[in-house]
Formats: sequence, structure tokens, C-alpha cells
Amino acid sequence: MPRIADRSEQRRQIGAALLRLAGEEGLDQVSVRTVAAASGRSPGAVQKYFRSKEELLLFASQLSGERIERRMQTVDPTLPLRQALRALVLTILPLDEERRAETAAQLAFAVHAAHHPRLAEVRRRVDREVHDALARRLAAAGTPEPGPTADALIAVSDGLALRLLYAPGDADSLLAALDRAIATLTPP
Amino acid sequence: MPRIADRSEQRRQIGAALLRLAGEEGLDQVSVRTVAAASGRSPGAVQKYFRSKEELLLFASQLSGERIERRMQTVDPTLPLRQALRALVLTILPLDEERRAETAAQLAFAVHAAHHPRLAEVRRRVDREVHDALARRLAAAGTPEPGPTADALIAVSDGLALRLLYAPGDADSLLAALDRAIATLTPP
DNA sequence: CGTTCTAGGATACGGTCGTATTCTATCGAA
DNA sequence: TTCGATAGAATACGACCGTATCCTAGAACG
Repeated sequence: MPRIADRSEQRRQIGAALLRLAGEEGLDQVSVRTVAAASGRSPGAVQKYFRSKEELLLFASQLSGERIERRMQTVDPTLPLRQALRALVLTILPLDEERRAETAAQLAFAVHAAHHPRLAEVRRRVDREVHDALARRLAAAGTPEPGPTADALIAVSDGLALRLLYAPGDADSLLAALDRAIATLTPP
Repeated sequence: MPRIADRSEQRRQIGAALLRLAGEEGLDQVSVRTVAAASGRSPGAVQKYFRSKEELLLFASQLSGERIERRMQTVDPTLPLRQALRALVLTILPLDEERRAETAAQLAFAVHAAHHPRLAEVRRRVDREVHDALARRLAAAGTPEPGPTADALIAVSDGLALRLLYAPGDADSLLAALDRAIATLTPP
């Protein structure tokens, strides 16, 4: 057998380059060529790991979702409910340059999914995991209607993230809105 | 003087065609040629009304914002607060095919604005008008912290709209989340 | 009625796109 | 050490992009 490369690691690197590019310059600046350049490869090398651009997009979307889930797991589970919720949402919001790119990519995928059933399925799967984790946490704290409350929190989080992308100067007042939402949605 | 056409009406028609196309097939399917075809014109005719694609996009984004504001004004102002808020949000959510396209276009513009300062400005202006109208309504009903509450409601609305785009089957549970958010954010 | 200006269509140009194909160098197994 | 499979680069192709330019037909005025 001939020389081998760590395929999944290579795919991960290429997908990460796509997320960086999509986050910093927009999903419409993503092409096989630009992703190849952003990952320090030739376009032909990218083609070896992804048959088509669609496969590359799906992989990157999945990768992005996994990052979110992993980041949410780093929040201290012993925190009081409201502080825990605030910390969870803050891991998503684009409040610094690094997270801004990740959030921008995430939301670009979400909008793209509106016209792309396979991408939509990836998004729904991620949403379900986030929802279930949130709902469990809410139920454990005795919040009434944990299911709808979890969905409301996800919606607030996504809505704030979206708006922060084009109105980063409103961060202060939007964080006040987040606090108000958490305060009213959870028991004292 | 030679034959004249109603320029602003023509521009409005072309912008409407762009919104339709962006909503139904996605913003990346929007090109000068496809917009021309969707509005029953030749690409050259579109060029007569918009110097560049960017100008066309800006105009359409503005048009989309005006539609939202106009639609919000159709909600009966004598309604009790919670019913009024619910009605206002429902005018935005993509719960039928017609509104789905409008919302999809709107959110596509929002994500696009993350990397496009001129589009971002249009979005911020629309958001401010919606926010002020909401805050006035909330303050009149005696809601504490009307400003942050208005921002929270906008975030919930956008977040739900985004998710409904790729998870239309979750409409029932997402409407329950909306009701929960409105119930907790407003005084009884 | 003839002149003039414009609406709108047609066409062309350089660039980028996704993808298929081809080539070469190199590593792993025999 | 030889051989075969693969990594990766290079190239090619047809399609579409935004935009500039040119052309034609017709309505509005003198």
C-alpha cells in the first residue's frame, strides 16, 4: 500500500479553513479555490478530500455545530441557573473577533439551509442537542415549561447573535436585553 | 423630450423581483441576469435603473425594511399588549409560503450585512425604528425596562424566524416558545 | 411631421466558478 | 529494491458572473 495521509485530520483542517473564510469574508467568498488557498493547499488537493463543494459545505457545517456543542460543555455545570444560562449564551455571541467569525459562519449556514435540505438537517440536529441540554438544565432548576423556555432562549441567543453581526456597537444594550430575557424566563 | 418611464416604480418592481428571488432560491442565486428574468426584463433594462449590483442590493434591502415597517403598522393598536405583541411578531414569522420568502430574504440580507457596512447601516436603521415603536408600546402598557424588553422581543422574533426557515415542522413548539417569551417579558 | 432623446435589448470582455482530467513525485508493501 | 497506489499540483473546459458598449425603436416636443 502506498503513502497515506490522515484523511480525517486533513478534512478537518480544510473545513476549519472554510469556516474561517466564511466567517471573515462571508459565505459567498467561499469557493474551492479560496478555501484551498486559505488552508495552504492547491485546489486539486482539496478535491482529493471532498468530491464536491456541497460535500465540503456539509462537512464544515457539521464541524461548526460540533464546536458549539463542545464549547457549551465547558461551562461550569455547578453554576446557579441564571449565571449558567448567561455563560452559555455568551459562548455563542460574537463579542470578540474570534467568536464573531464563528458566529457569522454559523448564521450564514443557517440562512443557507433555508434552501438546502441537507444543510437544514445538520442544523436541526445541532439545535435539538442544544435544546435538550438546555431543557434538562432548566427542568433540574424547577423552571416551568422547560421545553418552550429552552426554545425561547435559543431564539434570543440567535437573534442577538445575528444583530450583533451588523450592529456590534449595540453590544451593551443587547446584553441588557439578554439579562432581561434570562431574568424573566427563569424562576428567581 | 422623448418617451419617459416611471423610474421609481420600475425600480420598485425590479427590487421586488430581487426579493422574491432571494426569498425563494437564496441570495446566492441573485444575479443581474436572474433578477432581470424574474422581473420580465432584459439584463440591459435592469442596468438602466441600477448602476451596479450593489446599488440594486441596497435598494432591495431598503424596500424589504419598508415592507416590514408597513406591515407592523397594520396591527390593531387597540389590542391588549400581549395580543398586540403576538400579532406583531406573527407578521414577521415565516409561517406561510408568502412570508417565508420575505423572511428568508430579510435574514439573508442581515447575514450579508455582517460583511457589508452599507447594508449594515440599512439594517440598523430598520431595527431602530422597530425597536422604538415596540418600546413605546411597552412603556405605554407599563412594562418595566421597555428598551431591553423591546430588544429581547426583536431577538426572539429574529431567532424564531431564522429557525423556522430550516425547521418549519417545529412551528407548533416554536409558537409555544413565543408565547412563553411574551408572557414572561410583559406584565400580566 | 421631423427631430431628438431615451427605454430597453443585444452583444462583448475579462474574470471566476465547479469540476474533470492528467501528470509527477513519493511512500509503503512485496 | 522494485512496483503500485496515492497525494497533490497543474491544467482544461464550459458556464455564469458584473459591467461596458452599441444598437434600435418609439414617444414627446418643436
